[in-house]
Amino acid sequence: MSVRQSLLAILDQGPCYGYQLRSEFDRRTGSTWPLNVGQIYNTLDRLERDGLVSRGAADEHGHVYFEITDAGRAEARSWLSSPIDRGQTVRDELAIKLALAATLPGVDAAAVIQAQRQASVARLQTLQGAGQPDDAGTPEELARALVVDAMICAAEAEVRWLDGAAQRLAARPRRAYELALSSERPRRGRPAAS
Amino acid sequence: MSVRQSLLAILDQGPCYGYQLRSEFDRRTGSTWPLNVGQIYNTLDRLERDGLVSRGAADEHGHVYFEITDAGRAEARSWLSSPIDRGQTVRDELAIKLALAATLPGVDAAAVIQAQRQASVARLQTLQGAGQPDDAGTPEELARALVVDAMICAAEAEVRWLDGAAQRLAARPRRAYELALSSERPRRGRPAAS
DNA sequence: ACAGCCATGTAACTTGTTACATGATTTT
DNA sequence: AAAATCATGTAACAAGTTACATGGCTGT
Repeated sequence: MSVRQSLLAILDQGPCYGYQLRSEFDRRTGSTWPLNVGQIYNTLDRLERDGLVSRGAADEHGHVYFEITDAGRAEARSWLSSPIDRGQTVRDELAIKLALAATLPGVDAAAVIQAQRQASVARLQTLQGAGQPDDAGTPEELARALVVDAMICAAEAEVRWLDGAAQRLAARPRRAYELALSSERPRRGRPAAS
Repeated sequence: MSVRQSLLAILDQGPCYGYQLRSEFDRRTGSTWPLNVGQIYNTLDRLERDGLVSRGAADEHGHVYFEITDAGRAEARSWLSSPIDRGQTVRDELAIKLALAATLPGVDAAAVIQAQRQASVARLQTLQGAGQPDDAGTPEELARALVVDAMICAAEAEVRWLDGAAQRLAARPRRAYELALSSERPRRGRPAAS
C-alpha cells in the first residue's frame, strides 16, 4: 500500500494524466521502484472507485486528467503527516524463514545464515560501490540517494542481525532447538502415521 | 511470498492437516506472524493447484492430511538453501514516501522525518524493553527472539537512515529540491491548466 | 516506411488477508 | 447448558504485478 498513496500525493500537486503520473513517480523516487505503466491505470481506477480522485474528460490531445478530491487530499496529507505503522507484527520473509530453519529438524540453520550473509554482504558492497554522491545535485539524485541509503541501512542491519542469529544458534547445541511435528498437538485424535 | 514456502517447509517434515499447520507455524515463528486459519486452507488449495502438495482423504477423525510432493520438496529445499533476493529494487514504503516528500513542493520533509523518527524510536524502545532473553530456553523462545532481534535491527537501521536523511536535507536549502509537476513533460501537448 | 516512444487501457493473476458459516468436541 | 476450542472450509477483497492490445505521433 504505497503506490496508491504515492500517486495521491503527486495528484495533490495538481491534475495529471496517467503517463505523466508515471514519470513524476519515477523522477521523484530516483527510478528505484520500477512501475509498470499499466499499474498506474489500475491504481487510478481503484482510487476513482474509492472516491479519492475524479476522472476528467479527455483534453484536445486525448490526455485524460485525474484530479484529486477532498477525500483524496485528506488521505494524502494523512499519509504524509503520520508515521508508517509497522505494527507489532513481522512481515519479514527472512526473519520468518530463519525462525523456521532454526526449529525444523534436519535443516541446517547455520548454513542458511551463511548463505544469506554472503548474499547480503555482496548486495551491500554493490550498493556502496554504486557511487553514492555525498551531495545530490538534482532532485532526482536526492531521491535516489535517499532510497539507496535506505537500502544500505537495511542491508547493514540484515548482516548485523544474521551475525547475532549465528551467535544465538552457536550458543547451544543445534539439536536442542529442533521441534518435531505435532509433539502432542491434536488433543482429540492422533495421526495414524505416528 | 512467505507463508506459502513456510507451509511447504513444515510439510517437508511430514503430512499435516490444516489446523495443525497453523499451530506448527505459530510455534516455529514465536507467534510473531498472526496467521488467520482461513489463510492456511487458501494457501493449501493454491499449493495443491500448483502440484506442490497433495490432499489425502480424511482420516477417522475427519482430519484432512496434506502431503508434500516431489516438486514441493524441491521448492521447499530451494527456498531454504538459497538466499532471499531483495532485488536491486526498493519495496520499502517509507523510503519511497520520504523520497516523494523531499521532492514534492509544499511538503515539509523534515517534519515527515521527525514524526517517523519519533515513532520508530518509540517502537524500538518497546521492542528492547520487551524483555528479550539473552538465552532462549525453548524453541518457541528462540524463534521469537530471532524475530524480535530482526525487528530491533530493522528499527535501528530505520532511525539511522532517518538521521542521515535529515542531514542530507539540511545540507541544502529546502526549496532547492522541490520539483513542480510536469516541468516540461508532455512533449506533444500542454495541459490547459498550465 | 519503419522504429520507437507516448498514451490509454484491459484482463488476468499472485499473495496476503479478513469475515463468515458450519459443525464436532471439550471444558466449565 | 453454555462457552471455548478444534477443525474445515468459502467468498470476497486489497494491492501489486505482468502481458497484451491498440493507436497516435515523431524522428530517421
